[in-house]
Amino acid sequence: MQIETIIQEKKLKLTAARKEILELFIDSQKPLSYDDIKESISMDKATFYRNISKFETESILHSFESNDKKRYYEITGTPHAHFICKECNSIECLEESINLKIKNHTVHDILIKGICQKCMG
Amino acid sequence: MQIETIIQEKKLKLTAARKEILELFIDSQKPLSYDDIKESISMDKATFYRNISKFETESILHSFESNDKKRYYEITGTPHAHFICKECNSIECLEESINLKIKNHTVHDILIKGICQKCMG
DNA sequence: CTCTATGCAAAAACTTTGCAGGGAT
DNA sequence: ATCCCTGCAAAGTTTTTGCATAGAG
Repeated sequence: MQIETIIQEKKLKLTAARKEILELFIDSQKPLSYDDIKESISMDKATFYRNISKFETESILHSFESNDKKRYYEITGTPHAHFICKECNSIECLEESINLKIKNHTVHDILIKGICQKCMG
Repeated sequence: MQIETIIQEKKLKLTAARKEILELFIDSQKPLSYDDIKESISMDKATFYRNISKFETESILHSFESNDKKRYYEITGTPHAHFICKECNSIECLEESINLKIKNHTVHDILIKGICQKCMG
């Protein structure tokens, strides 16, 4: 998915900050926290939060809180569940598609917390 | 489960604050946020956070973040999944036991986010 | 009596808002 | 030219920490 296309579809302006943020998410292919992003991109925190907020409203990104109590953002693509290790705080994207039918509720995301194979030894 | 027993097993001191917190969780039988607790109990926030933190370390409570971006705490009992509605922010404890086997990872909690039946209309 | 918990206040961490100037369309 | 976006600074929220006193075992 082209960044230009994403931005234009939502009728947003393509600024340098937005391009950098989206490029980072597309390249990294994994959930990133504010700190992760700050490491790669220098940008005012207000700009960061405002853009992330807009991206979430427009469903370009979505977020969840991990075990380290930090918020992680991810580009919205193929829906998938996340496994979060309570020992090493690692986040694993699970390939399995989400097809649970829960009491007629519509399921969007699944967050699974536990201990990963590595930490189980 | 008696509060006295819980506290003694973890070799903690049973103070008025701790008794109030645990009584509230046992009575309410659902996840509670800091604000929920503050409504029912008057207690310094430092005391609250220190006790909650200790309870989590001792696995008396566990927590997760809901859709309203508030942290919800729950007494550790029979493991169960939670359904969080992204529309009305309601939290539903699911009866289904957690027996997923995920890539040899040990699963503790599952958080399912979506739209509940009521909000789907 | 000893050691931990509490309350208050201050600080740290995280996120949002106001405003003036800059940039995209 | 217009309207949205950005950076800076300030304020708002949420959570943590230091310290002296109070309370549990």
